[in-house]
Formats: sequence, structure tokens, C-alpha cells
Amino acid sequence: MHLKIGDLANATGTKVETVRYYERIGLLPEPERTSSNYRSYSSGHLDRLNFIRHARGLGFDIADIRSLLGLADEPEGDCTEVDRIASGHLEAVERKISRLIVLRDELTRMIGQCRGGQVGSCRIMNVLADHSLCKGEHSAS
Amino acid sequence: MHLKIGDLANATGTKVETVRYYERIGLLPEPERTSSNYRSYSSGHLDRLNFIRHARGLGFDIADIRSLLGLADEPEGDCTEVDRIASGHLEAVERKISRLIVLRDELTRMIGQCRGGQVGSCRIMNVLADHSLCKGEHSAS
DNA sequence: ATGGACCCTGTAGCAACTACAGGGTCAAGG
DNA sequence: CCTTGACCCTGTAGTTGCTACAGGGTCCAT
Repeated sequence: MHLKIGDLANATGTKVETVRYYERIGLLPEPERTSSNYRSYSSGHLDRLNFIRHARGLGFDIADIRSLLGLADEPEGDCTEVDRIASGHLEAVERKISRLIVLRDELTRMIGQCRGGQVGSCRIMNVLADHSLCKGEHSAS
Repeated sequence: MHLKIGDLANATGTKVETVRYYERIGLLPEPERTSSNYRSYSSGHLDRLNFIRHARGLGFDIADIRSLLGLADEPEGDCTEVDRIASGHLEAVERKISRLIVLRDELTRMIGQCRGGQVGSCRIMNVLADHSLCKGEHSAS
């Protein structure tokens, strides 16, 4: 198992620059070097990079992944902390979804009110210019 | 109407630094200066900054807002382009929601399988280490 | 005249990469 | 043997949308 950086990148769907970036920030351990100073990765590196990419794919941030990797290195340990990190992330994702749904509904309503015509009378522009038009709020008439 | 930067920031719920940032990137026009070199804003600036903040609140990016502001400056123009920008943004939001829902479901399933115990046998860790465990994919046995 | 609240410029930091520039290495083909 | 092209190396700067200083100046009240 002696992978060059390009092989490792290919095997994990990562860009070469990203692999080097992970090394720079200490997420992926420094590999051996060949006599010509090329990085030479082992299957351990492959596993670790796969772990990182899967976690990133699930939206975990680097700090969380750092913690998870630390926990993975002690398989005898209790997995409460793993659960805590994952649950925290799940909650963050749920909050993000809620916020985006509010946004989506506001955008949908706004766009639905546009009847074309001049910019000056465009409902979209009106809403943006005066947010009180947005949620059924009305200025006193 | 002569607002100092702090007044403008307060009136729009923006940080002073952010106002200066918008000026630096050309989103907010440069205001007059007092004799002591303080920025002095008019109600036109206030309207424009409100527009920017509302649009940012709806998730439009700076490039979109730049376009929308350009269109707002020609109220006689046709609002097709406005509609196009808003619809494009709505679609992006919808894509983001879909992606996050997939994530949420994967995370929920993953976390639901965790029965506590050792890290080494934690389902969450297993999924992260080998993504093929994730969606009911099985390696040939 | 002195304190505190404001203002100024300019620069650096955040997340998580991505994209060069300007080199070195290596294997295959002519 | 030499060249060509695909790799590899380091180091730095760009992306997005701010935010946070540092190191000054101004203004007003006490």
C-alpha cells in the first residue's frame, strides 16, 4: 500500500489540494516521503481520509471531525460523546432547514405577487424596499 | 437628514463595520463627509441600506443584490429580470432544503442506530468509517 | 482638561477549501 | 538521449460576507 497523493485523492473523491490542506491543518497525519519528496500514503491514511470525507459529506465541520477522529482512536471509550456531537449537528441541520423553509415561503409569496410590468410597481421590489409589506403587516391607512 | 454611520447602522440593524464594508465593495454609495471627515448619510442611503438588509435577510447574495439595486434605479424598466433573479434564488433555496433533508434523514437514522457502549462498536462511527453501511448498501458477502 | 463615546483607516481573521505560480520528478515514445 | 506530458512539491492568494482589532482623531459633557 503506497499511494501517491493523486491516488489517494482519486480513491476518496478528494482534490489533491484538499488532501494537502487537511494535512496542513493537522486533520490527516503527515505521511512518509519517498526519496524524491513525494508523499507516500498507507491504508491507514486512506481509512482516515474516507472517514473525513464521509463526515464532511454529512455536513460535520472540521472541529467536530477532529473530535470524532480523536474518539475513533480510542475504540474502548464510551460513545456518549460521539452521540452528543452527532445529535448537536443534527439539531443544527434542523435549525437550518427551518430557517430555509421560512425563507422559501417568503420568497414564494413575494414572487407569486409579481404581475410583471414596470420595476417601479413590482411587488418583489416593493417588498425588498419596505420589509413591512412582507408578512401581512400593513402600515396604518 | 444627516446621519452619522452609527445612526445609520442603528436604524437598519447593521454593524458599523458592515456599513463600511458595503461602501468598500461599492454596494452603498460613498456619502458626503463632514469637515472632520465623518460620513454623513442621507435618507437615500437609509433606503438603500434597508433594501440591502432585507434582501440579505432573504438570503440573496451580494451579486444578486447588486443587480437588483441596478434594476431599482430604473423604475420604468421591465421587471422580468427581477423575477428571474428572485426565482433563481428561490430554486437555490429549494435545492439547499432538499439536500439538508437528505442529510437530516441520514443523521437521524445513524443516530437512531446507536445503542451506546464502546466507540469501537458504535454505529455512528461505523457509518462514518464505511459509508457503504449508510443507505442499506451491503458489500458482497 | 479629561473621560467616554463616537468616528477614521487599514489590515487580518473566520470556514473550508480552491487556484495558481514557479519550480522538480518520472516514465514512455521518437 | 531528449522531449513531452502527467504527475509531484512549496507557498501564497483568492473566495463569501462579514467581524475584529490596532492605532489613531473628534466631540461633548463634566
